[in-house]
Amino acid sequence: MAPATKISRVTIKTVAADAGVSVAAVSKVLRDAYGVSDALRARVQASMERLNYRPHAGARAMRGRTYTLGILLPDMRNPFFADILAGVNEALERTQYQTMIGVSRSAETIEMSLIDSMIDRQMDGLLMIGPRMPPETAESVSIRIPTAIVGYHVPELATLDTANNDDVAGAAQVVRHLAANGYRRITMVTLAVPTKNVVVTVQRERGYREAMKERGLGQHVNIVPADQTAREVQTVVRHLLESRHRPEALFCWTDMVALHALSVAKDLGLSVPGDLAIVGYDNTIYCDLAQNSLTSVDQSGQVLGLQAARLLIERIDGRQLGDHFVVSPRLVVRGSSRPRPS
Amino acid sequence: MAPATKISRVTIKTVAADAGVSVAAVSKVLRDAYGVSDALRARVQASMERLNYRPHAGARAMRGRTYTLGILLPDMRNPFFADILAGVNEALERTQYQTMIGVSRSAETIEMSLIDSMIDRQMDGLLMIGPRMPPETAESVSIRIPTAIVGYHVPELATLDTANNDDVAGAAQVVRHLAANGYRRITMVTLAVPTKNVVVTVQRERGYREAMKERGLGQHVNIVPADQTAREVQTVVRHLLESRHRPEALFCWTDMVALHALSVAKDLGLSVPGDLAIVGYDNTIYCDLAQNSLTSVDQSGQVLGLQAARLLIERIDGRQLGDHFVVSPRLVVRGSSRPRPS
DNA sequence: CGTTCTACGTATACCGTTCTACAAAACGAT
DNA sequence: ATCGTTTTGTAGAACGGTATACGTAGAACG
Repeated sequence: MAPATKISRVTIKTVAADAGVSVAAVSKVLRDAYGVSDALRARVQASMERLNYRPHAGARAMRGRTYTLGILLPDMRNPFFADILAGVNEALERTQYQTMIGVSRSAETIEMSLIDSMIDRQMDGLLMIGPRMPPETAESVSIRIPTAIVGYHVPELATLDTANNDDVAGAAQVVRHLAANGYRRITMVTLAVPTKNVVVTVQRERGYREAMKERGLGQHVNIVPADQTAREVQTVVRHLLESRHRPEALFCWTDMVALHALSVAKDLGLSVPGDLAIVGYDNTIYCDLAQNSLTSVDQSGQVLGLQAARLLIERIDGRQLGDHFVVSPRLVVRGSSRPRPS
Repeated sequence: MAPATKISRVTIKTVAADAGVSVAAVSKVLRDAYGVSDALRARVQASMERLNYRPHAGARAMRGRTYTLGILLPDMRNPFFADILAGVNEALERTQYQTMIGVSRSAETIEMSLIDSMIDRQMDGLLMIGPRMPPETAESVSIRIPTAIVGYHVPELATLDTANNDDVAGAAQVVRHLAANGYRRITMVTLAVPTKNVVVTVQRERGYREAMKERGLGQHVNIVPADQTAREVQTVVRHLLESRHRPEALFCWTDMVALHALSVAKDLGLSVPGDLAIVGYDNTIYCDLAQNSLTSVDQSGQVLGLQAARLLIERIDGRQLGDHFVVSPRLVVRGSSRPRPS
């Protein structure tokens, strides 16, 4: 066991004794519950200050709330998630809440075990980012614990809240932009997941497909799946770019894939956008670097994180109706999709 | 408050009743403490299985350990930290431990408040990555809670453990490599922190300085500090590259800075490595992308994370002596530092 | 002046574990 | 059979908060 701290902890009891009030009174001040006079509150707060009192989270967990929110991330490497987290932190800044992050490595089993462990730890709420689970599972989770999700399309569910960008519209903007710049054989690189309508990639695929038809490019629709791993992505893209009918443009479901695509193109001696246009999604910090100069769709991760956190706290405070926040995506044009040379 | 779950929880009591034993017996099985027969253990485990029992973390926190480790990260955007976390997860895979991640945004105040909040939550141990605090503070933290640190040089402290690469050697390798490839005016871009010997940047500065002297390039030693922000880094690098005596090579303390440097160089129409060599540190995934092709120092983040987690658990289990793991860095040469054209 | 409210405080059961102290049972050696 | 000794199991007091139920003093009212 850890080196025994024999210095007895400052508890609510110590504070009560110091302030000359009851334990219950101190607890009331802490939770700022009904029935405390300004005088009492002041006295108690002074004592807490003086003694440097800090509430014991475990003890709280026994009866009330823990003021801790669980955050579920699919992976650490995607810089987009950092934007979301920044928004979450912003929303939580003036509150008592703290966050606890778990990384699921995009595996549904890890996801579920993390959720269990968060529930064991009595998290007050759960904020999931792009989860892999089917909507039935998400719903059953949200019945056990207040839940908000970023990047998950379930507008019909009332037991949980979501914050999304309009992925269909975002993808459509990409296609229209590329079409306007003279590209016709536009291939989409997506994620290899079981086709569930709820995940963002499937929504983006829909937007891509619809916009391609709208622009009369229906015969060029081509959606290629690839796993998350660097190796797999590069293999798939390389295969595409070496094929007889090489695409004129690649629309990648997320920036990370687009960056790998840029790498493969460079390896093969293809110039971007001369021989190939590339567009990503998320508008992460890497897009703006000159060596990438990657056109991408900005979905305001920070706003999504902020809103999701706000919704989650509302939900914890008792809201029963589902709230589904949607932000409009915005195409940020950079060098990688400049007009096609005829 | 959250929607009241009226379904009463499966507790240790339920399990005890189901197995027909005492609460204490169940607790013993859980902690696998001394004095349980195989028969009893089997019976209790069967009951736990059947009832799908899960221990309540808050209740545990009241008396014993929480089986939760706090991890302190300076920021989410540096992909190097993902490697470290992967190592930590690997070490924890076969244990009961879970992790809770907090992001300090490289600010000492946030760092300290996160530490407090982890202690409030009765974390069994703390794993810090590249903390900003002075060693006295780190020591005082390690007296309050078992502590392991990655990327922090305090070999003299016995109250905490560390896992590091040899930053002096890593930086020296970079300088020797560049010198061998014909570069002489090698400038180092470092982090603007109060000069504390414990932080990795200062160690790398030392390695840089020593190797420069060793190669007879003492008069070219130039160490330029820059903040973490993208804007600041780009400004500093731009200023360097536009100066009269433009450096022939840049050694950046971390890959992120090197990537920004590549961007600025491209913006200014400088070719890498023709006009300028660039070397980073950490060998993150971005180095390998063809558009970056960035020479970098690999410090095996995964190994560091694994070792740190291992040391931390040993420490929690009672080890009193300090253990300081060191791995040798390895230079990974890529396009950005090819021999200088004469 | 008695009664009813309201505002403020307090006493205390309770949450789900851990762990110490102890009882009972089983064993071994005379 | 008797007496230690060891093994196995149990009872119950903590741990530090929360929240319910209740007491009490004034104020407001009739």
